[in-house]
Amino acid sequence: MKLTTKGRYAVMAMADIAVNQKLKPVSLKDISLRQNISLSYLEQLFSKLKNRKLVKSVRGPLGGYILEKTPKDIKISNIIFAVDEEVKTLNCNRDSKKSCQGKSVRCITHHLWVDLEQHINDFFDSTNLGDLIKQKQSDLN
Amino acid sequence: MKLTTKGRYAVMAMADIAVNQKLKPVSLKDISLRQNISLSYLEQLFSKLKNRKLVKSVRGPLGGYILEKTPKDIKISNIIFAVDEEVKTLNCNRDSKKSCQGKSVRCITHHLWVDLEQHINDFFDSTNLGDLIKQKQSDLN
DNA sequence: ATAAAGTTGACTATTTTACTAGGAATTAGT
DNA sequence: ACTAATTCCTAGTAAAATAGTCAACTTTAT
Repeated sequence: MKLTTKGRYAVMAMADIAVNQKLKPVSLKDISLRQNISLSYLEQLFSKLKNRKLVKSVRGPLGGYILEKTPKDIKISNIIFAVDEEVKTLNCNRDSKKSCQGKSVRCITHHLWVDLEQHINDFFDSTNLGDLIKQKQSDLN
Repeated sequence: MKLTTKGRYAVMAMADIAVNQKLKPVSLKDISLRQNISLSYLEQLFSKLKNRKLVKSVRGPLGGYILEKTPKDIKISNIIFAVDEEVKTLNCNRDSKKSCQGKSVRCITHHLWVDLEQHINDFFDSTNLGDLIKQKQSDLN
């Protein structure tokens, strides 16, 4: 699990759509202006979000993106995983191919990191987009 | 809070000392060989660990490092924070100097990330080096 | 037709990570 | 006093990741 601005941008953009989609799709240009994120960068992110079936695209003028599901059915973890690549599995034995036996110092710390990843995943699983925007539905910025 | 191999290496090295320090200090060379971490890289990490009063150094032949406190008094968070730099505070308003009001989409996601950092910190605060090595005190690798 | 939007792929600048190199200072053992 | 093992310190660097940019293309409402 990586935690970079990429994931933050994706969550911001999805929240922006959730707040702003009324009748029309929300264009990346609008998101770019409101959230101050590079348009081209957003395009890359939304290519992934679309692949993961989190948004649908509408081409042409008045086009843009709309959420595939209701905000409360989109977990934050879905968004993060869509744009940030897979969790790097830590090799306990970098040199050999043997699996982790849980004995060595290396494996002990490995286990610690796996535990942490689980915690982070649980955290992102426990919040959905609906919860997020409920905090302040009114302010449209 | 960054989560890289730097933090993992530091935890591994500290666990190695905790397991191997009997009478003599543990040399970085030995840690390097046992844990397969570059010696020079360890030197850099231990410079920081020493600054943060987590280890004491003994110079000269038969020298090395010893833990400043007992393993159970060294929290994992202490180690991580010693080698990984400060948490980058996320500016809600990248352009202006105004503080976060918690209203905008940006601030909403900001808040999410602050929450996450708190979770990670809690996790690392709740485990100490003693807990870690207790899992398998015998195996010295 | 035109213009607004998404689609795609290649390219790039910057930063971070993980590491290397080389030497100086310290000190135990001889 | 000498040697070797160690920590200490500074500088540099290769590879990877991040955060973009750029340009050409497709689709479609008007």
